Amino acid sequence: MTPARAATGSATSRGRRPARSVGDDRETAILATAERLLSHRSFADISIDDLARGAGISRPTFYFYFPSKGAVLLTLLDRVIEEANAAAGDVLDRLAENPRDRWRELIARFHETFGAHRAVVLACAQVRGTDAEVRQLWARVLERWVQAIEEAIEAERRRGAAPDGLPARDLAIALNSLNERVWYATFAGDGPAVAERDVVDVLLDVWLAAIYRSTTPPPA
Amino acid sequence: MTPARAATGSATSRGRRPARSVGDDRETAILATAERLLSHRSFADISIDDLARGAGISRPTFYFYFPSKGAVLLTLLDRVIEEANAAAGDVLDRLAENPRDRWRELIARFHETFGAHRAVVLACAQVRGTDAEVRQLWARVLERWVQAIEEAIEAERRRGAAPDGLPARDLAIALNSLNERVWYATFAGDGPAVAERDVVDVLLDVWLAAIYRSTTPPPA
DNA sequence: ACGGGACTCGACAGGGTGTTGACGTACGTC
DNA sequence: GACGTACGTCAACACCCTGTCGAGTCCCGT
Repeated sequence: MTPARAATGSATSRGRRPARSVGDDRETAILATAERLLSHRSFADISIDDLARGAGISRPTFYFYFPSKGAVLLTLLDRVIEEANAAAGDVLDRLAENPRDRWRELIARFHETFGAHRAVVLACAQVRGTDAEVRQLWARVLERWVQAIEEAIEAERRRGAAPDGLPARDLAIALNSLNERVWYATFAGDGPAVAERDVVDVLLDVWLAAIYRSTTPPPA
Repeated sequence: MTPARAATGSATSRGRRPARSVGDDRETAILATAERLLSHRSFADISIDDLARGAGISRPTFYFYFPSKGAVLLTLLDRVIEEANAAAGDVLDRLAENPRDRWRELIARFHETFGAHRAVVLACAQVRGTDAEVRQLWARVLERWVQAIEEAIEAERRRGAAPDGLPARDLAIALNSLNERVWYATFAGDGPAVAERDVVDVLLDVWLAAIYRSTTPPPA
Protein backbone atom coordinates (compact mmCIF):
# COMPACT_ATOMS: atom_id res chain seq x y z
CA MET A 1 0.00 0.00 0.00
CA THR A 2 1.60 3.23 -1.11
CA PRO A 3 -0.83 6.01 -1.91
CA ALA A 4 -2.84 6.47 1.23
CA ARG A 5 -0.99 7.36 4.36
CA ALA A 6 -1.09 9.70 7.29
CA ALA A 7 -2.90 12.61 5.65
CA THR A 8 -1.77 14.53 8.68
CA GLY A 9 1.15 15.70 6.62
CA SER A 10 0.63 18.07 3.79
CA ALA A 11 -0.04 16.55 0.42
CA THR A 12 -0.02 13.44 -1.71
CA SER A 13 2.62 10.83 -0.96
CA ARG A 14 5.99 11.60 -2.41
CA GLY A 15 6.38 8.51 -4.59
CA ARG A 16 9.95 7.32 -5.01
CA ARG A 17 10.82 7.37 -8.67
CA PRO A 18 8.50 7.52 -11.60
CA ALA A 19 5.32 8.96 -10.05
CA ARG A 20 2.23 9.48 -12.20
CA SER A 21 1.08 5.89 -11.83
CA VAL A 22 -2.42 4.68 -12.46
CA GLY A 23 -3.03 4.71 -8.76
CA ASP A 24 -2.49 8.42 -8.60
CA ASP A 25 -5.41 8.96 -10.93
CA ARG A 26 -7.56 6.56 -8.97
CA GLU A 27 -6.81 8.28 -5.71
CA THR A 28 -7.70 11.62 -7.23
CA ALA A 29 -10.86 10.12 -8.66
CA ILE A 30 -11.94 8.87 -5.25
CA LEU A 31 -11.34 12.26 -3.70
CA ALA A 32 -13.22 14.02 -6.47
CA THR A 33 -16.09 11.58 -6.25
CA ALA A 34 -16.30 12.13 -2.53
CA GLU A 35 -16.49 15.90 -2.79
CA ARG A 36 -19.02 15.61 -5.59
CA LEU A 37 -21.32 13.18 -3.78
CA LEU A 38 -20.98 15.18 -0.59
CA SER A 39 -22.70 18.15 -2.17
CA HIS A 40 -25.80 16.07 -2.82
CA ARG A 41 -26.12 13.83 0.21
CA SER A 42 -24.73 13.45 3.69
CA PHE A 43 -21.51 11.65 4.43
CA ALA A 44 -23.31 8.89 6.29
CA ASP A 45 -25.47 8.19 3.26
CA ILE A 46 -22.45 7.64 1.05
CA SER A 47 -21.16 4.09 1.11
CA ILE A 48 -17.67 2.97 0.24
CA ASP A 49 -19.24 1.25 -2.72
CA ASP A 50 -20.54 4.60 -3.97
CA LEU A 51 -17.07 6.06 -3.72
CA ALA A 52 -15.52 3.08 -5.46
CA ARG A 53 -18.04 2.96 -8.29
CA GLY A 54 -17.75 6.71 -8.75
CA ALA A 55 -14.02 6.28 -9.22
CA GLY A 56 -14.52 3.33 -11.54
CA ILE A 57 -13.13 0.66 -9.24
CA SER A 58 -14.52 -2.09 -7.05
CA ARG A 59 -15.07 -1.81 -3.34
CA PRO A 60 -12.09 -3.93 -2.28
CA THR A 61 -9.87 -1.85 -4.52
CA PHE A 62 -10.98 1.22 -2.63
CA TYR A 63 -9.21 -0.21 0.39
CA PHE A 64 -6.01 -0.26 -1.60
CA TYR A 65 -6.11 3.52 -1.61
CA PHE A 66 -7.74 4.47 1.65
CA PRO A 67 -8.13 2.56 4.88
CA SER A 68 -11.68 3.82 5.40
CA LYS A 69 -14.32 6.27 4.34
CA GLY A 70 -13.19 8.60 7.08
CA ALA A 71 -9.67 8.74 5.71
CA VAL A 72 -10.99 10.18 2.47
CA LEU A 73 -12.72 12.95 4.34
CA LEU A 74 -9.58 13.52 6.37
CA THR A 75 -7.58 14.09 3.20
CA LEU A 76 -10.22 16.44 1.87
CA LEU A 77 -10.23 18.35 5.15
CA ASP A 78 -6.47 18.57 5.08
CA ARG A 79 -6.60 20.32 1.73
CA VAL A 80 -9.24 22.80 2.82
CA ILE A 81 -7.17 23.67 5.86
CA GLU A 82 -4.07 24.23 3.73
CA GLU A 83 -6.10 26.49 1.52
CA ALA A 84 -7.53 28.43 4.45
CA ASN A 85 -4.12 28.98 5.97
CA ALA A 86 -2.77 30.15 2.65
CA ALA A 87 -5.70 32.50 2.19
CA ALA A 88 -5.23 33.96 5.65
CA GLY A 89 -1.62 34.72 4.87
CA ASP A 90 0.04 37.22 7.17
CA VAL A 91 -2.99 39.42 7.74
CA LEU A 92 -2.57 39.18 11.48
CA ASP A 93 0.91 40.67 11.29
CA ARG A 94 -0.48 43.76 9.65
CA LEU A 95 -3.29 44.32 12.14
CA ALA A 96 -2.12 47.67 13.45
CA GLU A 97 -2.29 49.22 9.97
CA ASN A 98 -6.03 49.32 10.18
CA PRO A 99 -7.48 46.87 12.68
CA ARG A 100 -11.03 46.89 11.43
CA ASP A 101 -10.13 46.25 7.82
CA ARG A 102 -7.56 43.61 8.69
CA TRP A 103 -9.86 41.66 10.98
CA ARG A 104 -12.51 41.85 8.32
CA GLU A 105 -10.10 40.60 5.72
CA LEU A 106 -9.16 37.66 7.92
CA ILE A 107 -12.74 36.65 8.53
CA ALA A 108 -13.70 37.20 4.90
CA ARG A 109 -10.86 35.02 3.62
CA PHE A 110 -11.86 32.15 5.87
CA HIS A 111 -15.44 32.66 4.86
CA GLU A 112 -14.56 32.36 1.20
CA THR A 113 -12.47 29.25 1.64
CA PHE A 114 -14.98 27.45 3.80
CA GLY A 115 -17.82 28.57 1.60
CA ALA A 116 -16.09 27.19 -1.47
CA HIS A 117 -15.81 23.80 0.20
CA ARG A 118 -18.92 23.84 2.32
CA ALA A 119 -19.74 20.24 1.59
CA VAL A 120 -16.44 19.08 3.05
CA VAL A 121 -16.65 21.41 6.02
CA LEU A 122 -20.19 20.36 6.80
CA ALA A 123 -19.35 16.69 6.52
CA CYS A 124 -16.39 17.08 8.85
CA ALA A 125 -18.48 18.85 11.44
CA GLN A 126 -20.91 15.98 11.25
CA VAL A 127 -18.44 13.16 11.66
CA ARG A 128 -16.30 14.94 14.21
CA GLY A 129 -18.45 13.25 16.81
CA THR A 130 -17.76 9.77 15.55
CA ASP A 131 -14.44 9.88 13.76
CA ALA A 132 -11.51 10.28 16.13
CA GLU A 133 -9.02 11.17 13.40
CA VAL A 134 -11.09 14.02 12.04
CA ARG A 135 -11.68 15.21 15.58
CA GLN A 136 -7.98 15.23 16.37
CA LEU A 137 -6.96 16.94 13.16
CA TRP A 138 -9.54 19.62 13.75
CA ALA A 139 -8.41 20.06 17.33
CA ARG A 140 -4.81 20.54 16.24
CA VAL A 141 -5.71 23.08 13.59
CA LEU A 142 -8.01 24.93 15.92
CA GLU A 143 -5.24 25.13 18.47
CA ARG A 144 -3.00 26.87 15.94
CA TRP A 145 -5.67 29.36 15.00
CA VAL A 146 -6.53 30.03 18.62
CA GLN A 147 -2.89 30.72 19.38
CA ALA A 148 -2.57 33.09 16.45
CA ILE A 149 -5.64 35.03 17.54
CA GLU A 150 -4.50 35.01 21.13
CA GLU A 151 -1.19 36.56 20.16
CA ALA A 152 -2.87 39.14 17.97
CA ILE A 153 -5.13 40.18 20.82
CA GLU A 154 -2.19 40.48 23.16
CA ALA A 155 -0.33 42.62 20.63
CA GLU A 156 -3.33 44.91 20.32
CA ARG A 157 -3.46 45.23 24.08
CA ARG A 158 0.22 45.98 24.30
CA ARG A 159 -0.06 48.83 21.87
CA GLY A 160 -2.98 50.20 23.84
CA ALA A 161 -5.54 49.65 21.11
CA ALA A 162 -7.50 47.02 23.02
CA PRO A 163 -8.42 47.18 26.70
CA ASP A 164 -7.48 44.45 29.14
CA GLY A 165 -10.15 41.99 30.12
CA LEU A 166 -10.64 38.28 29.65
CA PRO A 167 -7.51 36.16 29.32
CA ALA A 168 -6.59 36.49 25.65
CA ARG A 169 -6.65 32.74 25.19
CA ASP A 170 -10.19 32.36 26.48
CA LEU A 171 -11.32 35.19 24.27
CA ALA A 172 -9.57 33.62 21.29
CA ILE A 173 -11.27 30.30 21.95
CA ALA A 174 -14.66 31.96 22.24
CA LEU A 175 -14.25 33.91 19.05
CA ASN A 176 -13.06 30.92 17.06
CA SER A 177 -15.95 28.89 18.42
CA LEU A 178 -18.35 31.63 17.45
CA ASN A 179 -17.19 31.62 13.86
CA GLU A 180 -17.25 27.87 13.58
CA ARG A 181 -20.81 27.48 14.78
CA VAL A 182 -22.17 30.48 12.92
CA TRP A 183 -20.63 29.35 9.66
CA TYR A 184 -21.94 25.87 10.19
CA ALA A 185 -25.49 27.14 10.61
CA THR A 186 -25.21 29.46 7.63
CA PHE A 187 -23.83 26.78 5.34
CA ALA A 188 -26.05 23.99 6.61
CA GLY A 189 -29.15 26.11 6.25
CA ASP A 190 -31.21 24.34 8.87
CA GLY A 191 -32.20 26.13 12.00
CA PRO A 192 -31.74 29.83 12.72
CA ALA A 193 -28.81 31.20 10.74
CA VAL A 194 -27.31 34.46 9.63
CA ALA A 195 -27.76 35.13 5.92
CA GLU A 196 -24.67 34.28 3.94
CA ARG A 197 -24.44 37.84 2.66
CA ASP A 198 -24.27 39.28 6.18
CA VAL A 199 -22.29 36.69 8.05
CA VAL A 200 -18.86 38.28 7.69
CA ASP A 201 -20.10 41.62 9.02
CA VAL A 202 -21.98 40.04 11.88
CA LEU A 203 -18.94 38.09 12.97
CA LEU A 204 -16.70 41.10 12.56
CA ASP A 205 -18.96 43.19 14.74
CA VAL A 206 -18.89 40.69 17.58
CA TRP A 207 -15.12 40.27 17.29
CA LEU A 208 -14.50 44.01 17.46
CA ALA A 209 -16.88 44.46 20.35
CA ALA A 210 -15.30 41.62 22.29
CA ILE A 211 -11.71 42.67 21.62
CA TYR A 212 -11.94 46.47 21.57
CA ARG A 213 -15.34 47.25 23.14
CA SER A 214 -15.76 49.44 20.11
CA THR A 215 -16.62 49.14 16.43
CA THR A 216 -13.86 51.52 15.45
CA PRO A 217 -10.54 50.39 16.90
CA PRO A 218 -7.66 52.89 16.59
CA PRO A 219 -5.01 52.37 13.87
CA ALA A 220 -1.31 52.59 14.63
CA MET B 1 -47.78 0.57 20.09
CA THR B 2 -48.52 2.89 22.96
CA PRO B 3 -45.49 4.05 24.90
CA ALA B 4 -43.25 5.60 22.33
CA ARG B 5 -44.64 8.40 20.28
CA ALA B 6 -43.78 11.85 19.01
CA ALA B 7 -41.35 12.90 21.75
CA THR B 8 -41.87 16.34 20.37
CA GLY B 9 -44.55 16.77 22.96
CA SER B 10 -43.68 17.10 26.58
CA ALA B 11 -43.46 13.93 28.63
CA THR B 12 -44.39 10.30 28.91
CA SER B 13 -47.62 9.25 27.27
CA ARG B 14 -50.62 9.84 29.47
CA GLY B 15 -51.93 6.30 29.68
CA ARG B 16 -55.71 6.05 29.79
CA ARG B 17 -56.73 4.25 32.93
CA PRO B 18 -54.57 2.08 35.12
CA ALA B 19 -51.13 3.43 34.19
CA ARG B 20 -48.03 2.01 35.83
CA SER B 21 -47.85 -0.90 33.41
CA VAL B 22 -44.79 -3.04 32.92
CA GLY B 23 -44.02 -1.15 29.77
CA ASP B 24 -43.65 2.05 31.70
CA ASP B 25 -40.80 0.54 33.66
CA ARG B 26 -39.21 -0.86 30.54
CA GLU B 27 -39.35 2.46 28.77
CA THR B 28 -37.75 4.15 31.73
CA ALA B 29 -35.13 1.44 31.90
CA ILE B 30 -34.21 1.98 28.25
CA LEU B 31 -33.89 5.70 28.79
CA ALA B 32 -31.79 5.22 31.91
CA THR B 33 -29.58 2.68 30.18
CA ALA B 34 -29.03 5.07 27.31
CA GLU B 35 -27.98 7.93 29.53
CA ARG B 36 -25.73 5.62 31.52
CA LEU B 37 -23.98 4.08 28.53
CA LEU B 38 -23.66 7.49 26.92
CA SER B 39 -21.35 8.66 29.67
CA HIS B 40 -18.90 5.90 28.85
CA ARG B 41 -18.96 5.60 25.09
CA SER B 42 -20.20 7.47 22.07
CA PHE B 43 -23.71 7.15 20.76
CA ALA B 44 -22.52 5.48 17.58
CA ASP B 45 -20.78 2.78 19.59
CA ILE B 46 -23.96 1.86 21.40
CA SER B 47 -26.08 -0.69 19.58
CA ILE B 48 -29.76 -1.26 20.02
CA ASP B 49 -28.83 -4.60 21.49
CA ASP B 50 -26.83 -2.83 24.20
CA LEU B 51 -29.83 -0.69 25.04
CA ALA B 52 -32.16 -3.67 25.07
CA ARG B 53 -29.89 -5.86 27.20
CA GLY B 54 -29.28 -3.00 29.58
CA ALA B 55 -33.02 -2.71 30.05
CA GLY B 56 -33.40 -6.48 30.42
CA ILE B 57 -35.27 -7.10 27.19
CA SER B 58 -34.48 -8.51 23.77
CA ARG B 59 -33.68 -6.44 20.74
CA PRO B 60 -37.02 -6.90 18.97
CA THR B 61 -38.78 -5.85 22.15
CA PHE B 62 -36.84 -2.63 22.08
CA TYR B 63 -38.74 -1.77 18.92
CA PHE B 64 -41.97 -2.06 20.81
CA TYR B 65 -40.94 0.95 22.85
CA PHE B 66 -38.92 3.06 20.46
CA PRO B 67 -38.83 3.13 16.67
CA SER B 68 -35.06 3.57 16.63
CA LYS B 69 -31.97 4.40 18.60
CA GLY B 70 -32.34 8.02 17.59
CA ALA B 71 -35.80 8.21 19.11
CA VAL B 72 -34.35 7.36 22.50
CA LEU B 73 -31.91 10.21 22.24
CA LEU B 74 -34.69 12.46 21.06
CA THR B 75 -36.69 11.72 24.19
CA LEU B 76 -33.66 12.33 26.36
CA LEU B 77 -33.00 15.62 24.59
CA ASP B 78 -36.60 16.62 25.04
CA ARG B 79 -36.25 16.27 28.78
CA VAL B 80 -33.06 18.26 28.97
CA ILE B 81 -34.67 21.05 26.99
CA GLU B 82 -37.69 21.09 29.31
CA GLU B 83 -35.33 21.32 32.22
CA ALA B 84 -33.31 24.11 30.66
CA ASN B 85 -36.41 26.14 29.89
CA ALA B 86 -37.66 25.66 33.42
CA ALA B 87 -34.30 26.68 34.86
CA ALA B 88 -34.19 29.80 32.71
CA GLY B 89 -37.59 30.84 34.01
CA ASP B 90 -38.47 34.48 33.49
CA VAL B 91 -34.99 35.89 33.95
CA LEU B 92 -35.21 37.77 30.68
CA ASP B 93 -38.26 39.66 31.86
CA ARG B 94 -36.29 41.02 34.79
CA LEU B 95 -33.28 42.14 32.78
CA ALA B 96 -33.56 45.84 33.52
CA GLU B 97 -33.25 45.25 37.28
CA ASN B 98 -29.58 44.55 36.89
CA PRO B 99 -28.59 43.54 33.39
CA ARG B 100 -25.20 42.08 34.20
CA ASP B 101 -26.47 39.86 37.00
CA ARG B 102 -29.52 38.74 35.04
CA TRP B 103 -27.58 37.83 31.93
CA ARG B 104 -25.13 35.97 34.09
CA GLU B 105 -27.95 34.15 35.80
CA LEU B 106 -29.38 33.12 32.45
CA ILE B 107 -26.10 31.78 31.17
CA ALA B 108 -25.27 30.09 34.46
CA ARG B 109 -28.65 28.29 34.59
CA PHE B 110 -28.18 26.89 31.12
CA HIS B 111 -24.65 25.93 31.99
CA GLU B 112 -25.82 23.99 35.00
CA THR B 113 -28.53 22.15 33.13
CA PHE B 114 -26.37 21.22 30.17
CA GLY B 115 -23.49 20.33 32.45
CA ALA B 116 -25.69 17.99 34.42
CA HIS B 117 -26.64 16.14 31.24
CA ARG B 118 -23.48 16.59 29.23
CA ALA B 119 -23.56 13.07 27.90
CA VAL B 120 -26.94 13.67 26.28
CA VAL B 121 -26.01 17.09 25.00
CA LEU B 122 -22.77 15.82 23.52
CA ALA B 123 -24.47 12.88 21.87
CA CYS B 124 -27.11 15.12 20.33
CA ALA B 125 -24.49 17.45 18.93
CA GLN B 126 -22.81 14.44 17.38
CA VAL B 127 -25.85 12.93 15.73
CA ARG B 128 -27.33 16.23 14.66
CA GLY B 129 -25.49 15.73 11.43
CA THR B 130 -27.05 12.37 10.71
CA ASP B 131 -30.36 12.27 12.53
CA ALA B 132 -32.95 14.52 10.93
CA GLU B 133 -35.33 14.39 13.88
CA VAL B 134 -32.75 15.53 16.39
CA ARG B 135 -31.66 18.23 13.99
CA GLN B 136 -35.20 19.51 13.59
CA LEU B 137 -35.99 19.46 17.28
CA TRP B 138 -32.83 21.36 18.01
CA ALA B 139 -33.59 23.87 15.27
CA ARG B 140 -37.05 24.51 16.71
CA VAL B 141 -35.75 24.98 20.22
CA LEU B 142 -32.93 27.20 19.06
CA GLU B 143 -35.41 29.34 17.19
CA ARG B 144 -37.33 29.93 20.40
CA TRP B 145 -34.22 30.87 22.33
CA VAL B 146 -33.01 33.12 19.56
CA GLN B 147 -36.33 34.93 19.51
CA ALA B 148 -36.28 35.38 23.26
CA ILE B 149 -32.78 36.85 23.17
CA GLU B 150 -33.65 39.00 20.19
CA GLU B 151 -36.58 40.52 22.04
CA ALA B 152 -34.49 41.08 25.14
CA ILE B 153 -31.86 42.92 23.11
CA GLU B 154 -34.51 45.06 21.48
CA ALA B 155 -35.98 45.90 24.87
CA GLU B 156 -32.56 46.93 26.15
CA ARG B 157 -32.11 49.14 23.13
CA ARG B 158 -35.51 50.72 23.59
CA ARG B 159 -34.74 51.71 27.15
CA GLY B 160 -31.46 53.19 25.99
CA ALA B 161 -29.26 50.72 27.84
CA ALA B 162 -27.85 49.12 24.71
CA PRO B 163 -26.67 50.96 21.60
CA ASP B 164 -28.04 50.23 18.17
CA GLY B 165 -25.96 48.14 15.84
CA LEU B 166 -26.36 44.73 14.27
CA PRO B 167 -29.92 43.55 13.63
CA ALA B 168 -30.98 42.10 16.98
CA ARG B 169 -31.82 38.78 15.39
CA ASP B 170 -28.38 38.33 13.88
CA LEU B 171 -26.77 39.23 17.16
CA ALA B 172 -29.02 36.77 18.98
CA ILE B 173 -28.11 34.02 16.56
CA ALA B 174 -24.42 34.72 16.94
CA LEU B 175 -24.59 34.75 20.72
CA ASN B 176 -26.56 31.51 20.91
CA SER B 177 -24.13 29.90 18.50
CA LEU B 178 -21.23 31.08 20.60
CA ASN B 179 -22.60 29.44 23.70
CA GLU B 180 -23.42 26.22 21.96
CA ARG B 181 -19.98 25.70 20.51
CA VAL B 182 -18.09 26.87 23.57
CA TRP B 183 -20.06 24.58 25.85
CA TYR B 184 -19.56 21.72 23.47
CA ALA B 185 -15.80 22.16 23.54
CA THR B 186 -15.74 22.55 27.30
CA PHE B 187 -17.84 19.46 27.93
CA ALA B 188 -16.25 17.34 25.22
CA GLY B 189 -12.77 18.16 26.44
CA ASP B 190 -11.02 17.59 23.15
CA GLY B 191 -9.42 20.49 21.38
CA PRO B 192 -8.98 24.00 22.77
CA ALA B 193 -11.63 24.77 25.35
CA VAL B 194 -12.41 27.21 28.10
CA ALA B 195 -12.07 25.70 31.58
CA GLU B 196 -15.39 24.66 33.00
CA ARG B 197 -14.88 26.96 35.98
CA ASP B 198 -14.48 30.03 33.77
CA VAL B 199 -16.87 29.34 30.96
CA VAL B 200 -19.86 31.26 32.33
CA ASP B 201 -17.79 34.40 32.89
CA VAL B 202 -16.14 34.19 29.50
CA LEU B 203 -19.47 33.86 27.75
CA LEU B 204 -20.97 36.64 29.82
CA ASP B 205 -18.16 38.98 28.93
CA VAL B 206 -18.61 38.44 25.21
CA TRP B 207 -22.39 38.82 25.50
CA LEU B 208 -22.12 42.10 27.36
CA ALA B 209 -19.50 43.44 24.98
CA ALA B 210 -21.59 42.50 21.95
CA ILE B 211 -24.85 43.84 23.32
CA TYR B 212 -23.76 46.88 25.35
CA ARG B 213 -20.17 47.56 24.19
CA SER B 214 -19.46 47.66 27.90
CA THR B 215 -18.94 45.29 30.80
CA THR B 216 -21.15 47.35 33.06
CA PRO B 217 -24.53 47.95 31.46
CA PRO B 218 -26.76 50.50 33.24
CA PRO B 219 -29.64 49.24 35.45
CA ALA B 220 -33.13 50.68 35.19
C1' DA C 1 -64.04 -19.16 29.17
C1' DC C 2 -62.91 -16.11 26.15
C1' DG C 3 -61.55 -12.11 23.16
C1' DG C 4 -58.25 -8.75 22.92
C1' DG C 5 -54.64 -5.70 24.13
C1' DA C 6 -50.04 -5.50 26.25
C1' DC C 7 -45.88 -7.51 25.83
C1' DT C 8 -42.11 -10.71 24.31
C1' DC C 9 -38.74 -12.92 21.35
C1' DG C 10 -36.70 -16.38 17.59
C1' DA C 11 -35.58 -16.10 13.16
C1' DC C 12 -34.95 -13.89 8.93
C1' DA C 13 -33.72 -10.48 5.18
C1' DG C 14 -31.02 -6.79 3.84
C1' DG C 15 -27.18 -3.82 3.63
C1' DG C 16 -22.84 -2.11 5.08
C1' DT C 17 -17.87 -2.98 6.47
C1' DG C 18 -13.31 -4.91 6.34
C1' DT C 19 -10.28 -8.99 4.88
C1' DT C 20 -8.36 -12.65 2.20
C1' DG C 21 -6.37 -14.93 -1.51
C1' DA C 22 -5.65 -15.37 -6.14
C1' DC C 23 -5.15 -13.20 -10.47
C1' DG C 24 -3.44 -10.20 -14.09
C1' DT C 25 -0.03 -6.71 -15.87
C1' DA C 26 3.89 -3.74 -16.38
C1' DC C 27 8.56 -2.87 -15.92
C1' DG C 28 13.37 -3.22 -14.54
C1' DT C 29 17.06 -6.58 -14.72
C1' DC C 30 20.47 -9.93 -16.15
C1' DG D 1 13.41 -12.53 -23.70
C1' DA D 2 12.58 -15.05 -19.41
C1' DC D 3 11.89 -13.73 -14.70
C1' DG D 4 11.07 -11.61 -10.46
C1' DT D 5 8.67 -8.08 -8.15
C1' DA D 6 5.75 -4.62 -6.95
C1' DC D 7 1.49 -2.52 -8.43
C1' DG D 8 -3.24 -2.84 -9.16
C1' DT D 9 -7.59 -5.44 -9.16
C1' DC D 10 -11.64 -8.01 -7.67
C1' DA D 11 -14.85 -12.29 -6.26
C1' DA D 12 -16.09 -14.16 -2.31
C1' DC D 13 -16.34 -14.45 2.53
C1' DA D 14 -17.12 -13.45 7.57
C1' DC D 15 -19.16 -10.29 10.47
C1' DC D 16 -22.11 -6.95 12.62
C1' DC D 17 -25.98 -4.19 12.91
C1' DT D 18 -30.61 -2.82 11.69
C1' DG D 19 -35.49 -3.42 11.08
C1' DT D 20 -39.46 -6.64 10.47
C1' DC D 21 -42.63 -10.57 10.75
C1' DG D 22 -45.02 -14.13 12.84
C1' DA D 23 -45.84 -16.78 16.61
C1' DG D 24 -46.29 -16.96 20.91
C1' DT D 25 -47.48 -15.68 26.41
C1' DC D 26 -49.83 -13.24 30.08
C1' DC D 27 -53.48 -10.83 32.09
C1' DC D 28 -57.68 -8.29 32.48
C1' DG D 29 -62.52 -7.14 31.71
C1' DT D 30 -66.90 -9.18 30.41
